[in-house]
Amino acid sequence: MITLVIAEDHQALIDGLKLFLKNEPDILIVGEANDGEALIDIVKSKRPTIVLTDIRMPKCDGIVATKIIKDLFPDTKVIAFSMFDQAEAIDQMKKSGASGYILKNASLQTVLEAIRQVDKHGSYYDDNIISHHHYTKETVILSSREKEILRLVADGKSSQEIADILFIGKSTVDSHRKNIIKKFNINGKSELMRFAMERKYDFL
Amino acid sequence: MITLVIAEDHQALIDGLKLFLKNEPDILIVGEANDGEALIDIVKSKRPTIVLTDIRMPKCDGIVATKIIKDLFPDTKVIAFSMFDQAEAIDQMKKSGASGYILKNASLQTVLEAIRQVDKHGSYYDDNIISHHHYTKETVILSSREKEILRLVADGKSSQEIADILFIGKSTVDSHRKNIIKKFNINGKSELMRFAMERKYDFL
DNA sequence: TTAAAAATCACCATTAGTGGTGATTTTTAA
DNA sequence: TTAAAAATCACCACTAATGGTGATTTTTAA
Repeated sequence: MITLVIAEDHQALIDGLKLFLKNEPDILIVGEANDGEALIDIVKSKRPTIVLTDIRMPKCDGIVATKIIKDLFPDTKVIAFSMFDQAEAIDQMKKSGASGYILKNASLQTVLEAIRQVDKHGSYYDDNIISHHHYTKETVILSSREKEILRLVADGKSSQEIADILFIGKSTVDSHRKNIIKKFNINGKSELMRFAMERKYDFL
Repeated sequence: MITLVIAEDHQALIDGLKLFLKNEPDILIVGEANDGEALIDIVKSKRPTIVLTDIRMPKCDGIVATKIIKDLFPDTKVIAFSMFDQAEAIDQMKKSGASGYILKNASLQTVLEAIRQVDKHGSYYDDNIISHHHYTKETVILSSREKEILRLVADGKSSQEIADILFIGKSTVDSHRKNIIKKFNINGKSELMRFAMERKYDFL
C-alpha cells in the first residue's frame, strides 16, 4: 500500500487528484497541504510512503520542504509537481533529494504512473525533462544552502525564523545572508529581501 | 443542459475537472484546449454555453481570448480560472466581458457552483475576491500621499530617500509608513516592503 | 589524502524600520 | 465657517538586519 501526501497550492488540482486516485486500491491519500510548512507538519504526523508536492508554494517552497522532509525521513520519496517550466528547478529538486519530477502538462494518468514507478523503481523523471538542459548564465554561484536561505528570505522569513526552520543558529543564517549580499554586491537595509523576491526563481 | 469548453494549460487540472463533472447530468464538456488560439477555434465550432478558461496560457492569453469570444458570441458566458490572485487581472477580465472569476485556491465543488450560478444568474465572483478587493480598494483607503510612499517603498527606497524625493522629513515618511501598516494590519519588520512589492499594482 | 569550499557559530557596532505617543499646520468637505 | 481628514514633524524605546572580523567543523573535489 502506498500512502500519499499531496502538497499543492491549487485546491482544484488536489481535488482532481483525490478523485482520480480514489479508485486505485494500492494508493491511499493520507494528507494534503496548501503550503510548505503545512506539508512538513503532515509528513511528520502521517509518515507517508510518497509525497507529491508543488514547487512554488506559500510560506516555504517545495525545494526547502523536500530537503527538510528527506532530512527527517530519508525513506520518504518525494515527487515534484511543477506548474511552471523551470528546468533549473529539476536540478535543485534532485539535490534536495526528490525521487521524481512531473511537468505541468502531465495528465493525471501520468501522475499515477509516476507514483507507482517511484514506489517500485525508486525514481521517475518526465520524458520532456531531458531535453531541457540549458544552464542559466549566472556569474554568481550560490551554494545550495545559500539558495535555500534566499528562498526563505523571499518568503518573508526573518533570520530567526529561518534558523528555526533549518535547525541552525541565527548567526549562521546571518552569515549566509551576508555572503549572499557580498556575492551580488547588494547594499542597503532590506535590499536582500527585494532582491530575493524579484529574482528567487532565477536560482531555483 | 450546460455545454462547457475548458481551456487550461495544466492537463492534470483538465483531467480532474472532466472526472468531476462527468457525474453531473446537467453539464456536458464539449471541448478542451491548452492554449488561447485552440480555445477560440473550439468555441467557434462547438458554441458552448459556458467557457471556463485559465488566464495565463500560451499563444493567446485568457483575457484576449475572452474579448474575441464575447465579440463573436455575446451570449457565451466566460468564467476565468486564475492560477494567480492578481486583482489587476480581475478588472481586465471584467472589462473583457467575463461573467465570473474563480481563484486558484477554489475547490472543484466551487468550480461546479460557479458554472451553475453563471448559467442561472449570469455571474459568479469568488468570495475571496470581493473581500480582497473590498479590503484593498474600498475598505482600506489610502491617501494620495500614502500611495505615493507605498510605491516608493516598493521600489526599495528607504525612508530617508523617500523624504529626500518628496522634500519632507524622514519622521513624516515614517509616520506615513506606520499609518499604512495600521490600515492593512501588517506586522513585522520588513513586511511593509513585501506587501508593497506584492500589491503595489493594486494601487496604481 | 589533502586542500578548498561550504557550513557552522560568536562576537562587536551601526542603522533602518517599527511601535507608541503627541502635536501642529494645511487641506478638504459638509 | 467649521469640523474632519490629511500631512507634517519630534520624541522615546526596541528589534532585526547589516557590516566587519575571526574561528571551527564538515563536506566536497582534486
